[in-house]
Amino acid sequence: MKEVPKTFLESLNEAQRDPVLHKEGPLIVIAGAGSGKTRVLTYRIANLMASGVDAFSILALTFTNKAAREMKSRIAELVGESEAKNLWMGTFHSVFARILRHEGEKLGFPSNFTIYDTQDSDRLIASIIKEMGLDKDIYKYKQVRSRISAFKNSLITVKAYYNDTDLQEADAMSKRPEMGAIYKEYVDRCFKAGAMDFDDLLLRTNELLNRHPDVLAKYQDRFRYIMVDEYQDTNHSQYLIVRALSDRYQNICVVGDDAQSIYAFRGANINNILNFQKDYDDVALYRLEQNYRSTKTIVNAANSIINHNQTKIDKVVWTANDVGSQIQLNMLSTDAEEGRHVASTIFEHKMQSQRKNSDFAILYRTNAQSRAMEDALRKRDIPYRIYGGLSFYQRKEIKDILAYLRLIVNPKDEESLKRIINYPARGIGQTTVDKLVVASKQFNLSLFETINKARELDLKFNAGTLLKLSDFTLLIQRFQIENEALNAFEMADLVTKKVGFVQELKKDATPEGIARIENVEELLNGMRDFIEGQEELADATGSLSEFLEDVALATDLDKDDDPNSDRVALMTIHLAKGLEFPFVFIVGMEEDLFPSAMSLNTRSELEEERRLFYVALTRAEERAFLSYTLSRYRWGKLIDAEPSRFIEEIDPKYINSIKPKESYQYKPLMDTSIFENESQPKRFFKKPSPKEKTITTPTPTQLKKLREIDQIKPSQSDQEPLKLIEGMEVEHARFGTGIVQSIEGNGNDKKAVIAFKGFGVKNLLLRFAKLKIK
DNA sequence: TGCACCGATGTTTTT
DNA sequence: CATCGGTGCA
Repeated sequence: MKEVPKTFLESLNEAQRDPVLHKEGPLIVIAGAGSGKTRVLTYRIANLMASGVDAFSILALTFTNKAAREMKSRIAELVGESEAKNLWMGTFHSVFARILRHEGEKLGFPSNFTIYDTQDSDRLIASIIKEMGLDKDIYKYKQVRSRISAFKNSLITVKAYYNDTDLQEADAMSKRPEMGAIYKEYVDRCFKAGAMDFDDLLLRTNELLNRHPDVLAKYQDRFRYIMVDEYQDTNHSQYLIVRALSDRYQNICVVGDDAQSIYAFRGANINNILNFQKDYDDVALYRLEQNYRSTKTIVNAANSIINHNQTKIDKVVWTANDVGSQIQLNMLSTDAEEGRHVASTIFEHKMQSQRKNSDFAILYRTNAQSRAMEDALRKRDIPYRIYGGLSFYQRKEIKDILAYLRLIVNPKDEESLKRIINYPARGIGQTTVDKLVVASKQFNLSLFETINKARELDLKFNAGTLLKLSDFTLLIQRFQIENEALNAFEMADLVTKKVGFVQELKKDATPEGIARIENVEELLNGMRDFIEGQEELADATGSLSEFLEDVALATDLDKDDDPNSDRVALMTIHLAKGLEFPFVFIVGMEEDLFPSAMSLNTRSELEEERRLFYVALTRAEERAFLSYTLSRYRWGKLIDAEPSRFIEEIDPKYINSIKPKESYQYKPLMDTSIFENESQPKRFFKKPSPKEKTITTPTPTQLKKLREIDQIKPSQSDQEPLKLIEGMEVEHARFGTGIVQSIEGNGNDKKAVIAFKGFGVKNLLLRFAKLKIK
């Protein structure tokens, strides 16, 4: 093992060095925004390893898988790749899912249990409500789901629920006396399906550790050093897991910032961090208060905001950085105007200070706000990437394929089965499925077993239906046999072909339909990449179940696209936690939007919104831009808006309020091409001028046409396909660089045959292929 | 049983 | 605006 370089410790300030050198016993690090807490965690782990602690006995729980990966690779730089690989590092959900794969059988779960996502849970709850004959307007499945989730996160099991008269009364008061019954049925059905939802991954881990002292002892002994990042956002269930695991050795290190607690809505309990010192004996407390990220203006402005909160640990975040520019505040008339303003400000700063697209981030409170930003960026030919929102794996066509794959791995998975039993249509309709569900309950079989035994159970199906049903089970069973020998990619490829997904999707020739086919291709490509990635890992097999677990717990942040793509980042503020950007735009600074209208009822909810604003502002390194509009589209209607109360809470000396200027009035109805021509000529055939070349350092991508499928409307004049010439070098978002071999067709049907390095020859419809000319 | 159309309904935030 | 579930017809 490599020695940790001396310079490594020397590069830390004193406040950072102390917790890094603290080896044994509990410690808490209260770390202000931008104070280098990730560094502290990273160095501490490296230091432990360098002083002889086995990597296998270190557990580090992070908030995202991306954070875990980044930390791991930094540690690898310090102590060597092979040792770093042995660290247990990941989100609570992924680490304990892995443990439950090994130990879940003790709780009656198969090792290949399915992980239900929110949508699966919603569907199951909706069908339970329907089966129970309850009024769906009173029992709204989303409300029911979040209530059940809250139960689970507080470790209120079904049994505990029925022992708690207060809870039952509360539900009776809100006219939902059947809540407990739904909860019970939901838990039973998940169990029968061999499925766990996100909350179960934590709840069942607690159950495992409680009921099986031997298992608890095993993992206590294994994880002698435990570290938890973003501790302020842990919920009760996570808290108990950490407590149980660290109980024996007490080598527990938690890092967090109460001012950045923004997940109360999903059960995060700020008291976990506030009370940490009471939970363990002789807790060492370290504070990191020096901010290295942002300018004085940003740090001080953020402090002035958070001071409006009553509940907080007192700390003074300060910085030695420059004062920097004032925060710029802009008022715009509509959300479209706001988008234009942001896009042109980005454009101007790129020109003025030679910035990359990836130096800019646009942050918003709700995903729906991304639309206006996208439109504006696209018009300005500024490449961007949206994080979050409807993630790739949530798309219908992708979920359909995944449902087949999930069913193959776990035939008890009821939600997957119901999803695909009649897709593509094979004559098994709702009535049949309903009967099967009833029968499966009656005979206490899984839905799949019920179908499999439909004949012998003497269900009243006619011969035709019985045949269709047995065809279906046969199909799945054949896949299961194939799955023994094939890896995840081969399996998905086989399923896609055998089931005829692409043919099915081809029936829909609309742009959306074609986009779906592209998505299916992307899924398969992604799976192949996954297999290649897994081959490098010692304990990975590349099996389908491995892939499915990866998918279930992957966040959108995890899906890194090619590293040399230079794009503006668009995301919700929640997703931006832990990230930093030189230039940050916080848009939609309006009452009822930010703070959200849903949060105005209680002080604690409002304070969480304020912390969210604090998080947003402290993402900025150099400059922050705030904007609000006078009216914006919500639910398709133009709604009047007024400025957010948070704007007034910023000490005015840090703000530069800009009145609408001539330069931002683009006359919305004007043909945008006029504008584009004067500032950003479409020079597809010329090489970029030297001046522009200096703007983006690695690849001058910003002038290249970025085409997004969902934006294409055939009637629009600017939708003319790229002017390609044979022999031209082009870049595709997925396939990388390729050479145009030939071009055929005209107008909307214009296609190009392109040979890609490593991906072979593809025939692409130019309307939809996201091509850029190199 | 399948498909096309209709209206109602909902938006914070996510592992 | 976009998705969902329900209805009515083939």
